[in-house]
Amino acid sequence: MSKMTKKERFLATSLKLINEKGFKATTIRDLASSLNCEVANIYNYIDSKQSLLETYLFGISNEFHFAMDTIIDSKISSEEKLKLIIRTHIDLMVKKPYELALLVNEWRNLKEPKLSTFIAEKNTYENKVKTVIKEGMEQGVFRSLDLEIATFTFLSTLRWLHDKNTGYPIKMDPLEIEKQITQFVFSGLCID
Amino acid sequence: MSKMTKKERFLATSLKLINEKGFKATTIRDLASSLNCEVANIYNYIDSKQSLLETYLFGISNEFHFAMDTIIDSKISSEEKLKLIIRTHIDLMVKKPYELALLVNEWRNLKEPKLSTFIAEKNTYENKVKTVIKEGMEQGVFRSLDLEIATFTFLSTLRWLHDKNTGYPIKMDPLEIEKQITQFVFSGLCID
DNA sequence: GTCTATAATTCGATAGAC
DNA sequence: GTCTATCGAATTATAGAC
Repeated sequence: MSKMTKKERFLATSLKLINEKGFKATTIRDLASSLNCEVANIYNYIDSKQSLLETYLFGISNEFHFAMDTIIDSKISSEEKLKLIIRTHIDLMVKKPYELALLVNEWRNLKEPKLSTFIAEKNTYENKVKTVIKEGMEQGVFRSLDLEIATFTFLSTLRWLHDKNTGYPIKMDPLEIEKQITQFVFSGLCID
Repeated sequence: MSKMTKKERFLATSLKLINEKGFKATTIRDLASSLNCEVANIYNYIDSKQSLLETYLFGISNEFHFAMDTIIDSKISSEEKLKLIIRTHIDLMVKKPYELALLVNEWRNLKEPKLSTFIAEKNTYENKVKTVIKEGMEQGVFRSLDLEIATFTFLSTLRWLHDKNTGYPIKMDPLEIEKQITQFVFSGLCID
């Protein structure tokens, strides 16, 4: 924390507070209070409360897309691609738990036209996952489930992570989580 | 819609609007506007905006607990219990999609002491699911995964439903969703 | 039950001195 | 960059006439 610039310190503190209270419920006065400064000073770091949310959300969204594009372009099997997608989500949860929680919980508070842009990015991401699963089904590696349902169900298996692991230190061992979720997704709960 | 009392009509309209905009972002003026009435009239139906949220959330929470208790007490296998839990979630999604979405997205906006009560109910529910999975593991029916991770991952597989199916008519066939999710949860994605 | 009017508070954001 | 002070708008909620 010591080598942070003031702006970085502000961004980190705000991110945590917004996660605890929610974006709408967190006021500029709340931010100032938790930083022990005056309301007016907040505007040294940001243009508006809205732009703060945009910075967080598009930042973490870009990280997901960057990782996903690397996975999609690599010459590995569909099964390996899906494993890497799981790993990416867990990595990002470890490195940026608050941003990840914000990504899931607060994107609805974006305003147009940023909201439409975000939703488009979100859909693009889901479609990339869908493509991986579709490939796997066509190759006979994955079970032939309904593609939409399988994709959303798969993505959901990764969506509790931020909720139960927000904050430092991460409560569960990332490698163990990865192993367990991979097993759940690939083989299911039942033995037979 | 025609046989609704005015209060029922108000509750249904408000529920939909709160889901679209978010609880904090939905103002009493928004509610009045969508009902073509004045702000003051809203308070014929409710005591406060906060109590409105409480009514919705504890109502749907109770329905989940009621269904869950019936399942837990029944003399069926762990596998059948888990199947019924899946079915219950899908049933409630079909019957009360907006309440279900609210349950996931807006419970953070409760205030103390209601917030603590809600969180306790939420934890109790998760623990009931956990017990079912634990039973199945002990009986050798379910794979021996980490109990916490398995429970949260399982519950998450049911958590995209409200997101992709909010509103009427339900876009996907409930029986098909049930079949597909059950297969995903029990057998996983991979063929082998 | 419905309306007009308004109270009381809180919000995001800014002006201007230092 | 930091402060004091404040603006203008929006918010929940109520009073009181009809």
